[in-house]
Amino acid sequence: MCDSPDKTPIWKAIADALRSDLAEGHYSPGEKLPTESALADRFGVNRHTVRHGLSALVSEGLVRTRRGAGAFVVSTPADYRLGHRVRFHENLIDAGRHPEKRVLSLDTRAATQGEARALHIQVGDQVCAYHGLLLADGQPLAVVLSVFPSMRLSGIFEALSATTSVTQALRSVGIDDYTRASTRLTAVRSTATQALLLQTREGDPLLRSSSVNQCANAIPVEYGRTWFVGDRITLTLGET
Amino acid sequence: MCDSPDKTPIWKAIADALRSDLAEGHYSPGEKLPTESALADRFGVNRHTVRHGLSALVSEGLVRTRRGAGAFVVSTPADYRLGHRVRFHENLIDAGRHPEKRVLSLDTRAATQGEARALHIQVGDQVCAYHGLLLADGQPLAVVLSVFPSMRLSGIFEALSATTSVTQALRSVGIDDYTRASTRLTAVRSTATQALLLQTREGDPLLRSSSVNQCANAIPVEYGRTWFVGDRITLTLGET
DNA sequence: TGATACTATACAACTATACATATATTACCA
DNA sequence: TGGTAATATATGTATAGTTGTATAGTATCA
Repeated sequence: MCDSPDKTPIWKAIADALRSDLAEGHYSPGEKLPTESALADRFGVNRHTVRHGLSALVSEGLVRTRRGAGAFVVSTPADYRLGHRVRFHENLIDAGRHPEKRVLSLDTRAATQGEARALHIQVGDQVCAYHGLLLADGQPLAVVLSVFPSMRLSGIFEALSATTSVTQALRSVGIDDYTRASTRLTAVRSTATQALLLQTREGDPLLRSSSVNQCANAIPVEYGRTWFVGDRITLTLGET
Repeated sequence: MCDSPDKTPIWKAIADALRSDLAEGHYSPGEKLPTESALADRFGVNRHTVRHGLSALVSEGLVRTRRGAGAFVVSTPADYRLGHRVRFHENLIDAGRHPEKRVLSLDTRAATQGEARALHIQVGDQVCAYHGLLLADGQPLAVVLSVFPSMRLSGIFEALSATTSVTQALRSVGIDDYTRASTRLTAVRSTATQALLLQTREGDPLLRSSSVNQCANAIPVEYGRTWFVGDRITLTLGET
């Protein structure tokens, strides 16, 4: 019946190869890509096929072409530092990007089993759940689901209503500093809803992070799950 | 009518005719065959019948077709010696072929777990990663991913930028000789990107080699992974 | 009746080539 | 030094040719 198992067209393979080059940080924003002819040579195909692949990247907003000049990188994956202290705004500003947070929903509800275990509270205890979208330079970067133990942090709901900054919200309920207690990473395929929010295709790979932040005396104050778009992020561990 | 029991189908007769043309040396390796339409005219049959005949030659490995370009005579498989000393250029020149290397990317990054284990360094130590394409007589033969321990070989990045020869690069950082410490071989299916670079079909079998080269005092200096196109290479072991 | 071999037609995907047009670089001159 | 023209480079567009694939039809034979 359906004999061929999704054979990838050449132009798509080229787009993928270039996209992963961008994702691996081979090019920085504003940098010029090799010329179409050079890429055609490198991949052993016709220039038109390269153009087809490039046009895909252009329509994704990753690359911009200027007639007579070349193709230039618009945005590269954000370099996101994971370590003892993880701060979204700081991280992106350090990477020379413009961070932005958008609130999707904010409500108070009972903790699920996983949330309770992560936050060291009882199942059914009240938590404040923040659902949001992270953007870098206007482009969706990740969806976040962050839950805070309401009992421990009285006034957190109002604090989160007033600011999108986790750091500020926690400070206004008396948590002056917090550190990353644990981070777990896996790769998953995006659901339809996530794909819509992140402006990717359904099934595209996402990097899922589950983390717990704790305050000075090692008490959990936030349990966050973040789904990063694989192409738009490079997580870096350790170093400095 | 005169139905002889072993009446050969037209497509097979065409395949035979073309095969004997090849055997008699009417075409040299790499040369382009007449177009399917031209052959159809010449044999006075439908283009599909010619295609049927050609596909037989393709599956025999005598001919390779490229969409939009034509059908080309393939060159005989390169004989690649694996032993104590493995040198790409030497090997192919000895086999009477014209070797060529093309750099796809060259960068410095942190070592992965597998790389660290192979090179006897720590995960996260800096390595110099070389990604390239090996060709024989202009035909893609293999893709290579070679990593070098930067700490042990200071200046290796610059050396690799200057030359495509591993031997020369290593010599210019003080490694006068190196030998093969280990080689592991498996067969895998090509990814879309590999298929593109190697000009094969996606899913075609590749011969994957993982090897470690070490310098005189048994210290690893290179960890290489090579994906050879199965039907363009014959690996031979042992015999000096 | 059904299977096989070949024909006929149409379209998609990629190649090859040529040329137009915009940009960058270089040479030259005042 | 600064401006201008010439040249080379790079993308945009157009046209034609070739292989890949799908569908439908016809003749022949068991």
